[in-house]
Amino acid sequence: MPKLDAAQRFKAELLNVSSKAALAELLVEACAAMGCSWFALTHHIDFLAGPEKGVRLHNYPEEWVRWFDEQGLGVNDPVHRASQRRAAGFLWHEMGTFSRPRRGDRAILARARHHGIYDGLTIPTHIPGEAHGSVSFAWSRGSSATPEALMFAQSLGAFVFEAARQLSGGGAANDPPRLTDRQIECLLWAARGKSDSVIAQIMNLRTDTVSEHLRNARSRYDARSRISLAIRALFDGTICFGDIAKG
Amino acid sequence: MPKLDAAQRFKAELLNVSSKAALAELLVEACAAMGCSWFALTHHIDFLAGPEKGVRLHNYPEEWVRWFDEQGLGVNDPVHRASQRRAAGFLWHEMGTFSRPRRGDRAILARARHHGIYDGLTIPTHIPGEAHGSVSFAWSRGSSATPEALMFAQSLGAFVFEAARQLSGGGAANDPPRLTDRQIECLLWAARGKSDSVIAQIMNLRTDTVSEHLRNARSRYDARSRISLAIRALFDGTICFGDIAKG
DNA sequence: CCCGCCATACCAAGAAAGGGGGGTATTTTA
DNA sequence: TAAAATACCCCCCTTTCTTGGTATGGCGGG
Repeated sequence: MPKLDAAQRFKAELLNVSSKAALAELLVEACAAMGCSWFALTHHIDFLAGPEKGVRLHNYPEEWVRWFDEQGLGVNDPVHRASQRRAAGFLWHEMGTFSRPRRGDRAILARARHHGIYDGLTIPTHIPGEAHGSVSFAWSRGSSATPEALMFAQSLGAFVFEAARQLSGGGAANDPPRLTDRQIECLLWAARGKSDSVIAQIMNLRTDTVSEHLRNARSRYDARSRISLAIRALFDGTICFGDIAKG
Repeated sequence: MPKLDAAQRFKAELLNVSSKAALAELLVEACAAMGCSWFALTHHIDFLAGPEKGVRLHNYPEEWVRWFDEQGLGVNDPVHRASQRRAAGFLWHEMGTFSRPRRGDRAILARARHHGIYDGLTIPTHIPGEAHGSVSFAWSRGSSATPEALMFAQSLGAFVFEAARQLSGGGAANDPPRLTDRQIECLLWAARGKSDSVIAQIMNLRTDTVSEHLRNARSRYDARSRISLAIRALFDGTICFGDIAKG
C-alpha cells in the first residue's frame, strides 16, 4: 500500500491537471497504487441541473454502466445515497452500519458483481451550495477494499474533487440565491411545518407579511411551492437541519 | 512526519471516542505527530446562531479565543470563510490563491500572531443540509504548516468530523418510520413541489389515492404537514437530495 | 441632495391545494 | 389467515399561492 508521500505526489499532479483525460490517467495510476481495477468520479454541480453539468469520469465496464444508466439509477444506488449522508469515506461492505438499506439495493449490488465489481470504497465530498460528489474505487473478485486503501483514498479524495471542480469551470459558477434575514426566519418556521398565520403570531407580524416574505423567497429560488423552496435552501446550505430542529 | 499507518491508528481511535475529552486528547496527539502546537475543531450544526449546538474543541491560548469571541468573529474570519468554499484542506499561507481577502483579514491574522499563532492548516468538511465544520492545526513561531502535514491532516479530517458528529448526536438515529414504496414515490414527487393531482397524473392514480399515501406517510412520521414529512424523511435518510433532483 | 433600489410591513380577494375525517374493495405478504 | 399494502370514493375546512395594491426607512450612486 502506498505511503503518504505517494499521496502527496498525486496531490501535486492533481492540482495541475488541465483536462479530463489527464485526470482519468491519474486516477488509473491511483487504482494501480491501491491494487484495484476501477475508479469512478462524480461531481454534480447543481441540484436542479442534474449530473450533466458536472464531471463524470470512470473506467467501469461499459456494460455495467449501460445497465446502470438504463435503469435510471444515478444517484439512486446505495453507494451514492450513502455518500450524501457522510463526511468520511467508507468501505462498501461496511455501508450497512450507517446507511439504511433500501429495497432493491441488493439487486443492484448483485448486478455489479455480475459485471465483476465485488467491492469498493467511496470518498464523498461536498461544498455547500456549490457542488457535491464522490470518488469511488472498485475491486474485482478475489480482492477487496481495505482500510489502508480507504486511508490513501481519503487523503486524495478532496483533491480529486478540487481538480474536477476546476475542470468544470471553477467555483465561481453558480452562487445560490440570497435570502434576507426575515425571509430566512420565515422559511425556517415554514420548514418546521408552521402555517403562515402561526408564523405571524410567533414573529409578531401580520399573516400577509409572512406570506410576502415567503413569496419573495420563492421567487428568488424560482420555486413554486414552499416545499421546493425549503429543500433547495437546505441543499445549498442557506438553511440546515440544525436550524430547523432548533425551533 | 507520520505515515499513513499512523493516520490509520488515529482513525480507528477516532471512530471509538465516547467523549469530548477523549476526542481532545486524540487531537493533542495528532498535534504532536505533526509538530504543531494547537488544534481547533468546529462542527456547527447551526451556522447562523453560532457554534453552541455543535462541538467546539480547541487548545488555543485562552486570550486569543476570548478576543476572537468578543469580536463576534466566528464564521467571519478568513480561515472559516475559506473553509466554507473549499472541499480540500489548505495551508493558511496559501489561502490568498483561492479565497479573496477581505478588509480586516490582515488585522485578524496579525492579532493571531500576537498570540503566538503564526501559521496553520485547515481541513473543511461538509454534509449537505446537515452540518458544516472544519479541523485546524496551528503552528507557533519558527515552524510552519507543511504540505506533508496537510496530507496527514487531510486523511484524518473527515474522521475527526464524523467523531464530532457522533458526539453531538447527529449520527445515531433511533429507528425511523418505514414508508412503503408508493408512499416514498408520492413523497418524492411532493418534495419536488408537485401537487397531489399532478402526482396522480404522473403516477397514473386518482388524486385521492395520492392524498391517501401521503396521509399515511405523514401519520407514520407524526408530521402534520408535507413539508415536515419531507424534511424528516430527508434527515433520516429515507429519501435523499439525489432522489429529489432526479425527477 | 435627490433618486432608485431594496427590505420591511401591511392590505384584499379568489382559485388551487392541503389536511382531517369518514368509508369500501382488491391483492400481496408475513 | 390476519395484517399490510394498494387503490378508490366522499365531505368540509384550512392553508397556500397568485395578483393586485400602499407605505416606511436605509443606503449608495450620480
